[in-house]
Amino acid sequence: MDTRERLIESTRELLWECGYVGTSPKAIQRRSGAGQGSMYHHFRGKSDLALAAITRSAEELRDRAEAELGGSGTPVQRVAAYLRRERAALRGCPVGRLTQDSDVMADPTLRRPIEETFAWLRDRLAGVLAEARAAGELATALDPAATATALVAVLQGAYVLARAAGDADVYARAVDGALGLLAAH
Amino acid sequence: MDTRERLIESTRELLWECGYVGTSPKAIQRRSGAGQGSMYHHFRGKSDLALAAITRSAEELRDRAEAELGGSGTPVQRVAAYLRRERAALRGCPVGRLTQDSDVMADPTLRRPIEETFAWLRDRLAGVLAEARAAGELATALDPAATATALVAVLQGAYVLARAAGDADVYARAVDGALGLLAAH
DNA sequence: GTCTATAGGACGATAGAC
DNA sequence: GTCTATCGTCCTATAGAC
Repeated sequence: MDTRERLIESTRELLWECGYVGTSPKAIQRRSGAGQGSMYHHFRGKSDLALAAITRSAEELRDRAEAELGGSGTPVQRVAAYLRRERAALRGCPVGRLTQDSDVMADPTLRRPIEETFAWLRDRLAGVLAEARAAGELATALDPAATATALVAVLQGAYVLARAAGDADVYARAVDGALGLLAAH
Repeated sequence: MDTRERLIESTRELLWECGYVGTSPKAIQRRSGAGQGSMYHHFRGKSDLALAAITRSAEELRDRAEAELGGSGTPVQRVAAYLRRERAALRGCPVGRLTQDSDVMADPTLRRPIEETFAWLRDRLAGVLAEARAAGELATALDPAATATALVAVLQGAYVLARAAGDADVYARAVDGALGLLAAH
């Protein structure tokens, strides 16, 4: 892994752990093993580096979601597989976390990949739920778009509750609750 | 409103907008109109002031939730009233937001009010759902505790999605989806 | 109770040698 | 491409006058 790559990966980790405000160029240099000059040679500054890191994290989230939502099984099975997939509950969502960072949200460039990722995810999940409804797996009374938004919200909120409780099991419990609600429809 | 009070209220606003790392004593002084010496006279430092602010925000969240969950109507009506209550969707949850702040979560003193608040909320909501089930308003197959956790997660996640989209309607849509799932049970 | 002065360090970035 | 030196600013906190 070359220097540029190490800088991006270190920034991804730090943004995940500390957020944008809490991540300093010095900390990035320390973790990546790159020097001051090296960092500013490869990137224009903190926000430029953050953009590269955020873009990659967003792509990764989409790829992983697509692996399950576009996988095999009935529509409801694929939704369940996506919801149940193991996640680092206590670390939080590397993309959703940035949503709470006003410096990120105030910058249209940094914000775009986050906005696009969740728009895509809600829409993709709504599509699978529409499939489920068409196949008779899901009540016709349920609106796919609203249901999809609620399910994505459960995942994002589950991170919050797990961190608040200091207990990863809370994440699983929220998912159980969501699947329970989905089950009888 | 005296100086001490203005300091606490200003800190509450800033923690809400900028998080703990993003909130500086200087910014608190600017917003409250209190001087340097004044702030350090009333509080030992940043974390001491943050504790007062967080404790108050946590109490407020509990009081507001209790107003609806312990209000009038059938259990399911009370849950719906709680979920549908108007919130500042784009500002995020003043308590849940702090969950993403590693400095806050690393400090047991600052963390306790957050942990207790969500533990109480999940439990309180589970109680109302148990009432609903006993009254035949809700399917016996649904576990009150898991369902309550999922519903609280929907609210917390709805803030994330609304901020990501830059659109408060997304919050309402997540709530609609959750109530839709709850309806047919 | 509130003020100003000051501390020692970290922040984000730039300059210029090698 | 990477290094060290340096900049000006802000950070959190303390000291001591009023």
